[in-house]
Amino acid sequence: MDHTEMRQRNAAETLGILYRGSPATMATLQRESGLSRRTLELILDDLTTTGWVTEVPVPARDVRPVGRPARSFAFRYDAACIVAVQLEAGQIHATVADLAASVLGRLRVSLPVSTDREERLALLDDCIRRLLGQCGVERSSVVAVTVSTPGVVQDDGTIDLPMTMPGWTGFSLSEAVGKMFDCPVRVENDAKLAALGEKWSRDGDVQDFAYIFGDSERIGVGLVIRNELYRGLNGAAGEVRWSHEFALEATLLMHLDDEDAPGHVAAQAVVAAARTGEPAALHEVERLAHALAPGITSIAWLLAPEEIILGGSLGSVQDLLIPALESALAEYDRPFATKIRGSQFGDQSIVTGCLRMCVESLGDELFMPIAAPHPLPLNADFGR
Amino acid sequence: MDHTEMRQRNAAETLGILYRGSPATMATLQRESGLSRRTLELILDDLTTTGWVTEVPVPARDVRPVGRPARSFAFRYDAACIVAVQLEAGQIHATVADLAASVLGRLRVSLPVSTDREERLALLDDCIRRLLGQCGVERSSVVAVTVSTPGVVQDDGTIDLPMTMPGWTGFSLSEAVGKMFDCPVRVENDAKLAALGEKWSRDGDVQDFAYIFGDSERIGVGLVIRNELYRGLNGAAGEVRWSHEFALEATLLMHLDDEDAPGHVAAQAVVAAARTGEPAALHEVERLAHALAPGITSIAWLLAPEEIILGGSLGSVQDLLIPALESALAEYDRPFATKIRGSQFGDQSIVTGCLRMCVESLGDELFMPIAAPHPLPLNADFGR
DNA sequence: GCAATTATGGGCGGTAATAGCAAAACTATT
DNA sequence: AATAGTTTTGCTATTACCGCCCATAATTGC
Repeated sequence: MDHTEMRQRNAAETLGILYRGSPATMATLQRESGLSRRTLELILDDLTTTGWVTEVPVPARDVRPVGRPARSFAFRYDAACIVAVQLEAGQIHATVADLAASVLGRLRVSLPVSTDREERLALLDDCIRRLLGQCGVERSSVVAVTVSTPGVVQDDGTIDLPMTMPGWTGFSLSEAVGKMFDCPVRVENDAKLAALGEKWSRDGDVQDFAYIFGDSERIGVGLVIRNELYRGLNGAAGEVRWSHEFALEATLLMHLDDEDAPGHVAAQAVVAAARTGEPAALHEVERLAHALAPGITSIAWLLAPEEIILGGSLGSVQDLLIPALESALAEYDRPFATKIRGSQFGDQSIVTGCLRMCVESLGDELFMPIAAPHPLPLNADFGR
Repeated sequence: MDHTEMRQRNAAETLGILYRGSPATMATLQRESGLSRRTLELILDDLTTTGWVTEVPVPARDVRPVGRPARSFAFRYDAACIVAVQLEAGQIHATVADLAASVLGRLRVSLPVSTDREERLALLDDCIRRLLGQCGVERSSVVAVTVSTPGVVQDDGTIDLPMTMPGWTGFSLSEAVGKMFDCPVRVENDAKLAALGEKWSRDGDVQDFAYIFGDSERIGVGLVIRNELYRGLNGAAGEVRWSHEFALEATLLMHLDDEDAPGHVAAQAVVAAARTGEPAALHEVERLAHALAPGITSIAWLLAPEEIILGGSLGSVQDLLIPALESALAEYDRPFATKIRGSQFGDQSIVTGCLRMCVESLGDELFMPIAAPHPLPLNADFGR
């Protein structure tokens, strides 16, 4: 390591503090970074000229402290944009956000499940064009894109998908979408992204958890280990096969969030009935709980995560499912400490996860801002 | 980060290269560390005076290169000692090694399974005293100790053990052993340490694997994720309960390595017979394989590790078990890429793991050698 | 013994960190 | 309105350490 690298790291550290926190004065930054004031001064100079940071007017507080007012520095969340795309068999859901992941606009397009690959990609391209147009965002100011898809996303970017989505298997989605943008494009499995999304709200707090994502087609597990998404060999982690215990008749409730699924209406009716305490409907919930229990138990024993989080359709019925699960698990040898709870983001999990992945993937560049190998197309005047 | 810290890191990096590799010249170190020769020179000066490194005579090579011969520097593996202790219900197995984990001496003591805690600790103390005496190692030159034990080792150091070993549950083994030494003492579950031992031979190569450790009493799994041991919440990861599928009659072969276990002789006979191709004995192996298959399948699907490694008694019969497992797994939906193989260390896995943990736990101090917060009691003249 | 080659050791310059001090900007008091 | 008190700021000085360069030392091959 030489001086330049040291400076890089200190600048990255400082920028990271500003990114994660609110506008800060030199004194605050000094406390949090441990750097000397003079060093911070120079770093902030650099960050300001490169466009990552602006000096903001001193916030008017109720009680003004004595002494010369400190300057306040803020991360420029508006310096660039990120894009999240959630692909499902029957729809495309695109979201554009700023660097703080505050949503600037969304666009949802429905399409026939049988749509072939070329057509699907054309629709995606069109969808993004319209979305960016709507929000008045230049394509060049998009600095990261993440796409969620069902199926296993292999290390080489190709997709290994058991069923659905014509032409999807063995095809490099990241390459295809990569052509639409001049920035890094990442593709990841939807359950894994949903897990990543859940991490957003609990960063650093819960280090290890398993996110169980259920939708009408299958169960997928996203594992976060040591506060990082775990992909497994060739992205295959979490593709659990509970088919033995997981009889199809128990999956009724899984069709809850998929409007195109055949059992959708029935599932909604059952859930509504169960919430009024109707015994037959409650029994249906118990069947689902019993179908999930062996798998959840084995995850808990093997990994002993801090939490097991229910998401997707399972998350939509957490109020019913969790009590049922707790009693179902009692029949097994339930591991002591692992908590079971529902997702916080509901049907936004995946999009949140995509945005999160954008930010994380920027990470090194984002927080390695000066003289980065591929500097971001950051314009100091952008967004002013 | 300031200049001092930068120097620390560079020194640590250099020392790490020397630790992992063979004696190196300045030119080699320059290539591997990326530092300038001048900087290395100063760092090696420091490392030599602190006793971590010695200049060794230029090795006589077949073809002498022209030019002034380069000085050669080597890590002083003999600068200190580490101790590994493997505790089992019926024995204590202590090993003392140098910093390269080359064994200097071993001592194995048998004791009745019913021995109570105080007596057991007294025997351990005595065992270590004798071992160090045998090898002529001063207690003060021991810089790290790792103890393996059955049962879950919780984050606070206390042990949560379902059965065996009187007085073991809820008691802080690390504190008790800590009193015997003036250096950090770590305690860890035996299956986890065996996994760590396996990592020794394949460092950096295989990042993620599950180590399935079977002995006469139970099955434990040690998970290595991102090249690091994964402990789970309160150390509870890997305490799988395969009791449902894992009928007791299938565990015959598990008594293979435990001389005190009732089925030990019978198990050896069965294995010998199976190796001659005797059908009834082979059938016994197949029963074990079928008992293991569901659990292994679920690990493979959930984690998709690069390898699943069979250790303990399972490793002792790998020649028989792996073919049987492969065909048993074929009946399930066997995940593609995860390799299944036997342990390389046999009954030395746990001790190897303990030594490994010693070195890793030294890690930060070991490779942060100058002005470490708790400097190691390193004597530059020691071992000369 | 001499040229060629390679390693060593120390001086020099540059970068970036810390430390310290006087000036600036603001509040509170008289 | 002037002044005292407080806190931030701008700047210079000092220090640590990395990289570069060049003279010198040690060895081989002719």
